[in-house]
Amino acid sequence: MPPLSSGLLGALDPTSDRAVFRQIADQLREAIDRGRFKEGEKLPSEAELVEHYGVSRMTVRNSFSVLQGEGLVHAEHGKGVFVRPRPPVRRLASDRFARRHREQGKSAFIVEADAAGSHPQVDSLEVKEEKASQDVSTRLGSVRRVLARRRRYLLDGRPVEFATSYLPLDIARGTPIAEPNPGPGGIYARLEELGHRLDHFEEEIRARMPSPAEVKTLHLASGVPVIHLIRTAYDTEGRAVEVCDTVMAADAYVLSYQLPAT
Amino acid sequence: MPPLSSGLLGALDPTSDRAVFRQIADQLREAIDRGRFKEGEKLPSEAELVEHYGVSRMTVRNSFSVLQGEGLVHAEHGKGVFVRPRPPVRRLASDRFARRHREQGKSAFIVEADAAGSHPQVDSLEVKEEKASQDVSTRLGSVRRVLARRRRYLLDGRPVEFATSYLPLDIARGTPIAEPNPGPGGIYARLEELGHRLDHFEEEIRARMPSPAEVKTLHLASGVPVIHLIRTAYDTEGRAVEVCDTVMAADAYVLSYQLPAT
DNA sequence: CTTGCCCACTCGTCTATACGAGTATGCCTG
DNA sequence: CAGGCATACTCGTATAGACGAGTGGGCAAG
Repeated sequence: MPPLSSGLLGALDPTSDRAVFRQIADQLREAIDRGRFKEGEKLPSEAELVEHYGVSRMTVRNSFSVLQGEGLVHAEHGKGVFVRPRPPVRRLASDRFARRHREQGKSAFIVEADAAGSHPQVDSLEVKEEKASQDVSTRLGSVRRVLARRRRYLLDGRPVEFATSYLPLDIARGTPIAEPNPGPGGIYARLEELGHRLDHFEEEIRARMPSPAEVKTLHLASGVPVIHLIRTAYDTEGRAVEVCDTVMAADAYVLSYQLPAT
Repeated sequence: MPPLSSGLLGALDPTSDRAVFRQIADQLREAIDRGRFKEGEKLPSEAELVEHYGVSRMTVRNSFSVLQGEGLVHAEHGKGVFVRPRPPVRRLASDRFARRHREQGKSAFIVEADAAGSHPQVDSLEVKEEKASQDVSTRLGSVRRVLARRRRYLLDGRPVEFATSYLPLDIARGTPIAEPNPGPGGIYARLEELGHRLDHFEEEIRARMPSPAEVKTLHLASGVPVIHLIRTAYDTEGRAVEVCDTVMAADAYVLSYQLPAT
């Protein structure tokens, strides 16, 4: 094992009351922030850091786990610990549901990703009737059963979003909305054809750490939160006609909204 | 030490290839989800779990660190490990900057928190001129120096948000905006009085894990992400007159937006 | 009764060791 | 030359032990 090139990392301060593993994490974090280790680059191995700092391996691993929790690095078994590259982000503009975007045949996700030069995919298609959860029922106005449309979105092979749309059965049953592929313009175009002219949407946004199931579905690295978005679509009569529950890998998204100043 | 009451937690499956510390974490998580341990309640101590499962202490600690990373529990030195209570959330509605909300003397934050029965505070007031960062400069239209207004918001003593407003010097210098207390209705009211009638706001939203500095400022528990919001205010002439950079404790906020369907 | 100390219990940090499993490389064999 | 295997390196999991430091309760002294 070659010695760790000096200069990259400093020494420990034994007089400090800051824990050793925190000092090591601090030095690694600073080196990353300063660009001494670039995105995707490999950090020194555990053994090298044990050697360099003269500490035990568990202490070094503890440092790494701090940085992992911050989403700064990720470990790959058998290979090393790497600076986590920031993935290309998908920007969601507040006009993304404007009627003019529903003209074309493809879904908004596909069109937009193609334009950005990414390879989009949609996945895990499931359409079925089911009992409405308490929350969905409340949002849709005391509906007992709903049509649920589940799908997962991928960009360049990486899953980035998992979404479920819920619609009242009296609106969706027996229509193209209940088909796996609802046709050009998606379910919003179909809703309008069925006489439910859309008036506005309401979106609620939260951020939190993912559940184990979400980690699995979205292949999330540790230290990556999710954005949880719940959108309710209202028609011109004020009726809630759809609730869409979306969980997004937070490192892959920037949401953008316009607010009037009135 | 009394034996751990049976029934709460099961046994390990030695034939499973799932790591022991994950199995323990799974059982604790499930027990929490099922409400066997309620919010704020103390989990079994490390020693009790060591006893119950017949594993070493580091293995138990490893399990706890998994749950901490998920934001499910938090440890208190000398006391124990507790189910993290969900704090009351602050809902930000999309009309929160409507002109009618600027009539009263107090800031929107104070009024709203009072109405919700919480005790609000504003803190860390700093107002100074400084060099604009690359990003702020771009958003404000190639401005070199700006007036920066920093403040921290607390609810019932807990810091929940840290915000910095940046304004071009030619607008803000020498006006009440450059004072620590800009007066009733806040800086948006002052901007309009100065002839910059506000037209709309643009908000960009990201979620990520906090930096160590943010953990300190917002007293964040591990496993709590932050919502990073960047708002740009435009006047009726299309000029960007303010950029507000806000970092919020994600467990304390729900953002809400209305989108037109046009 | 009140004060203060001690002790038991809690989590925090660190060491040293062991074995397992995934990855990559280079050498050796066919 | 091609294929496969050995090996060295990586991180993952787990044990056992030690000491430190924060917390809270009980006991003893005043």
